[in-house]
Amino acid sequence: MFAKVIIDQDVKALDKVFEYIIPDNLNINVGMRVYVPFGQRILQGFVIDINNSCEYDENKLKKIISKIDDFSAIKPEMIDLMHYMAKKNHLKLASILRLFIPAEMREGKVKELFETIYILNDFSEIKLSKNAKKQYEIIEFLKSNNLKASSAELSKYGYSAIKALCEKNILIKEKREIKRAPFVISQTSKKVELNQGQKNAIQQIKENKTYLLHGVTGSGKTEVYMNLIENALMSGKNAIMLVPEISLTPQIMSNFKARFGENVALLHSGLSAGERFDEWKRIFSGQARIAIGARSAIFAPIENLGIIIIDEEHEASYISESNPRFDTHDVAQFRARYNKCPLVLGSATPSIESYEKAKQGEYELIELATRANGRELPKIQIIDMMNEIRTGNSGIFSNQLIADLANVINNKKQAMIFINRRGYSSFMRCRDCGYIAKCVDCDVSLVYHREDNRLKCHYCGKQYKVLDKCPKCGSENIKNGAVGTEQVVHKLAEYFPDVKILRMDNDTTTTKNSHQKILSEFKNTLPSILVGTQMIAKGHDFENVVLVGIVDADQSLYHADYRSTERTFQLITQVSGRAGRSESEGKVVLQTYSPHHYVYKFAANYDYKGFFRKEENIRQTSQFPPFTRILRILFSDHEENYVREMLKICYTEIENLKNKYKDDIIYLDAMKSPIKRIQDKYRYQILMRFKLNKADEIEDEVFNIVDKNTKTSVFFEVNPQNLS
DNA sequence: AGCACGCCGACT
DNA sequence: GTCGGCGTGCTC
Repeated sequence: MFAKVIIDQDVKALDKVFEYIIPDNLNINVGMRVYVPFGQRILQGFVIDINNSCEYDENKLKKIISKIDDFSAIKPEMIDLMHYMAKKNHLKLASILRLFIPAEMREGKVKELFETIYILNDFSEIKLSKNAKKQYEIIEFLKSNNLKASSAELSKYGYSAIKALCEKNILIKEKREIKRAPFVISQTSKKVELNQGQKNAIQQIKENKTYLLHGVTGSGKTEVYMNLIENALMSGKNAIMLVPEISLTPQIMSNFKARFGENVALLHSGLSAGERFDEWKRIFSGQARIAIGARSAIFAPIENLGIIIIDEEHEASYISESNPRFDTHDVAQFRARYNKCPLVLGSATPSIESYEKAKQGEYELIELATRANGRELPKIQIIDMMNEIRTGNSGIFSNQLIADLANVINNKKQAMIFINRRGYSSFMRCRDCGYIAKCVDCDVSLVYHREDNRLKCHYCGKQYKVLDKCPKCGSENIKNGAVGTEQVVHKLAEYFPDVKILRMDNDTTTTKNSHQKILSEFKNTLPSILVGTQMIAKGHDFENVVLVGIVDADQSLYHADYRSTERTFQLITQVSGRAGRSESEGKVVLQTYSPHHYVYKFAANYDYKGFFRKEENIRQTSQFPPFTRILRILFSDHEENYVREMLKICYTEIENLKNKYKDDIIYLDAMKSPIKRIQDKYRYQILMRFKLNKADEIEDEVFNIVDKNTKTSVFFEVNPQNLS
């Protein structure tokens, strides 16, 4: 017998099927991980097929050495899924298979937990050959870099040189662990009576179709999910529910634990490597029948699915923006089809893409139009900040917001202030010569963090000392600019010195525990104000919050991105949903410098359909998704010249496609990526936009062109979320 | 990725 | 000649 094996290496050159002989004494099945001889080495691989004949020259075949596990870690459905994803997203087979099993199963290759670093040893007595130019370069680099560097940083010098230095003991190879904080959940439970809308929805969702559940904030979608899952379990089937990482709050998790007990496996980023592996094993063995988690939980090894749910389906986090890049919706749809079960996409503000599909009849639309508690949605008041300036108020807060805040505080209630940014300000700029502090490696503006008085790169995390003098012109007039959470907290404290003001953003919540701590402190303090970013926009029910202030609604509007209006609408709706969750009536104060933009009118009236119609119309006339498809091809490498060369060759050939698809290719251009360098790799990209009817065809041609002309891998993104 | 192979310049 | 550095091609 012969096995088709995928070598477990995420390299383009090895991205193909290799064949091996299965020795008679080994009982090998499809989906098993095996050790195979590969060149001079022994590597891990996945058996993805078994046949009694082979395609490669039989005389050259080697034998499988042994199996790694005595079970098939990859189930048949997942092998089909692998082929589907490889074709759909043009991904390497091994990189897809790695998504399907916990990193712990691939010892030593746990990318999230370990990184290889090289340390420069004391080498005074060893002489290097004069022509070892590269090796000298490496040593120089290490000297200027605290005597150590990651393998990624050194890779540009070539493997041979690194290896030579290691052999001479000048370089020492070391594995460094990146620690994760564990996370404990507490359990609470509450019983809820369903309303008619919820009952209807549950009744309706039963076929092998995609349902778009459009329910206003607070309409009780979670209850619907729970009932659907319960029904699936009762008919002997299993379930997957996806939520955005950000709403994997202790509350939600403990609700599900309380309802379904040991049947639930929770997969979230707060788990330690070991905990994650344990949960995976519980799912794999069938002990846990419900997998709940963020994006990656869609790959949970659950068989016999009865329902798949994607909550907050419009969330950008469902589209993977690092490699391998894929859209969770596609994967979910594949698995639902394979298991012949319903797929439910839930949201208060569905993505334009999904709503359009519902409109076209591809999805079935179900609406929950009323809040479960029967209360009105909070009133949204739009404040024209230009007018504030005209009347002499040039501060961050409008007079209305301050007045409302004072009112809230007098009544011993709570308010949330939402801001669309993190840190104190976005950048440091010289007022005299215009110099902006940037990261040496990533070429992005550094962000000033007041707490530790440092400049940080948000891409690579590198920290820099604050500048007191402009490095370019020497001026001391170097300051930071725009508004951030810290600044808002600072200013608020001036207005309300006796009030507890809490801050929640990426910087104050580096561990899950801090997240929880801030929220419970907020909950237990009256009156209080919570200032935060996207993070406070969803998931939390605080009954005493009666006011929500949106300080800079425009921030997300002026992004060079076709989805920015949509995102602004979603953000406003979600943030507004935080106000007046129970007894008291809520209010939202929305500050904007462009009060006449249509997004505010629709958002203030909670008119999703009106917004959809307007936005749909704009997308259609301007030829943007969902009426066209955008393809981004990202080339990156340490060698800038090599990237440019690759890009040029590919671009010329892609340009020729225009002859064949004259009317179908709407846009095609090549450029530097907006962030020109990340982790010392230069990034160039080709952007193209084409019509839907020929999209798959054009995409295939582009894939072929790029494959043919490049040695290292290039990344493709469909309808990218952002172009950094 | 990481190994062998082979070309090339430098040095006893 | 011979040694080590470093680019290239191949791995069932």
